[in-house]
Amino acid sequence: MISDNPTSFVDVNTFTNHIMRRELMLTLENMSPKLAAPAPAPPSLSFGAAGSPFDSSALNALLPGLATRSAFSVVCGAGGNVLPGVTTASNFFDVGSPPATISTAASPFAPLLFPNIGSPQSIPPTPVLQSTALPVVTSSALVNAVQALTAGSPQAPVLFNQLIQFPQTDNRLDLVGWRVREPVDWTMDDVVGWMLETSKRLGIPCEDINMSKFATLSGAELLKMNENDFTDCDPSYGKLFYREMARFLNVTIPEDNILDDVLRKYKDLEESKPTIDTNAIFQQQIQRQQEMNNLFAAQQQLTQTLANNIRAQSIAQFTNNLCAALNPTGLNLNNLAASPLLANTLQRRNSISSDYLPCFQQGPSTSGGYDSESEIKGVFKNRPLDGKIRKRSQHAKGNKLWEFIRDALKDPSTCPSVVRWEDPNEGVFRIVESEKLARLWGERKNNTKMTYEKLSRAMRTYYDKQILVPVPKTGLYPKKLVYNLIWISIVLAPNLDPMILLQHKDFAAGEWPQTGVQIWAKRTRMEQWWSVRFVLMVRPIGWNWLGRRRRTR
DNA sequence: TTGAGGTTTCCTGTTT
DNA sequence: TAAACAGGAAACCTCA
Repeated sequence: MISDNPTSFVDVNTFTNHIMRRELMLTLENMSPKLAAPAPAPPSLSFGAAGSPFDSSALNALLPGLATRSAFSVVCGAGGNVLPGVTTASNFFDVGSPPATISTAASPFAPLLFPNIGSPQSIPPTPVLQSTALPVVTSSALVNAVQALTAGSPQAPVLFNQLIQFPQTDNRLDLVGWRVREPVDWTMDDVVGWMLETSKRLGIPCEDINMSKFATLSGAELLKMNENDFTDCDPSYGKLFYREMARFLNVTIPEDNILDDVLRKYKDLEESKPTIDTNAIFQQQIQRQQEMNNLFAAQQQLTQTLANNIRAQSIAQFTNNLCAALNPTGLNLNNLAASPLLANTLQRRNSISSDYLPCFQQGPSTSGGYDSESEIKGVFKNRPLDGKIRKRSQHAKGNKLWEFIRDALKDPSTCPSVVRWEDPNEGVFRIVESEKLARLWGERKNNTKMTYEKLSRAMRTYYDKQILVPVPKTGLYPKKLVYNLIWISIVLAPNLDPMILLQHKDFAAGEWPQTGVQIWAKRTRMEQWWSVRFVLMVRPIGWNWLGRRRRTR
């Protein structure tokens, strides 16, 4: 079984030690012959004095090569916090803390990680990096996001308000709207949402999908595409997505055992990696890359054969019919027989009844595995055979204590009557009715014996994890029952504008697990000011966010 | 089956 | 004096 569901808040030590380090090791091992050559003296970049506004231009200079970067981290603000386990100045910059200078001279690895500073031309992309084939994050948007979240920026309070309070704006990215819309009506967001959900359901690592090619398509454009077009967009999984779309639309497509073999072999390779030996992992990746190349060649051949033998006639007509169908003045369903995806969806659209939308919203579907609605609604799974009613999962999504508190702070029925913000910009909140909050928490966990004493004990376990911190009863907040919720996890999807994603309702919860790039933000309230830490990294294939190799069975 | 994560429960002692 | 706070220890439950 492949586990891809990360904890929303990742421990920084685990994160750094296990993932970034391993990623660096894999990269550097592969680059070792190049390291023997004398590296040119890299320049130093100044990011300004402690407490000064963040100078995005220097960061911007680092970002254009992000697509092939193996690891990149920036610490903004002050405080001088150093990520444990990261010892070279090359992959860790402490911005705003003395000495307020970034120097790549401290490590020979720096030119590899930051070729824009070093000598990019002399270092070709490694097979490891090629195999990950990461999409590009818009650097200007990323810089804007970083800048906006940085102390000293006038945008910071506004943005943090959005993150914490989740205002009902129309600009939020809707990743579940595809469930209740006809595919022909899907927006680009819907397409992305469907792909993310599908990849999650199939256990495909999201970062392996060439999302950028699909992320700019509307549903109508997607339906216009044939199998080859899907494959062109993503040679690895395009065909699979085409079939998933066909399945979603209840369109029958000839079975293709070779594709199953491709996927099976891919998963076998993915799951057969060694657990400890880094070098062996690297060799496995190289081997896997070769195997995948062979498999993809076979897949391409198959696709071509199918196109020639089965769809030669229908492809052209499919496109023509679709173009006609998309023309609002010339829709003719009778001509769509050769356009399986579109014909089906248009017929479905044509026959939408008053109870059609609810059929998407109710319980498991029987028509193709799109049953995660029940998961989203938190339906209990794995009810025991012995008939005993067990407590609700402590690990169910949205069922963690901090999520409960966060939700309570968002819910007008509990905020401000039960909990209320003291300072949303700083994440400081106050429990107004402790026993009522405990009762609500108990209801959420099916635990009638919950008390505030127990609830507060659970909250104190967050101190170590830096999710909550106690607020001193002197100074700004002399009252009791005041806590500081200090962690915000922000996930960026490939090729999507971070500024849009930052407004997404799920981001403060970090509930978007399968993305290739992650911005991970920690706000730490310190004496009189706070710092923001961003760690931007690329997850190595075969590893989850916690630095564990994916489980195999 | 096992270990990890996230509580839950109980407890003692301290502070407000 | 009650309520809140702090934290140790062990049990519990679920997931991977």
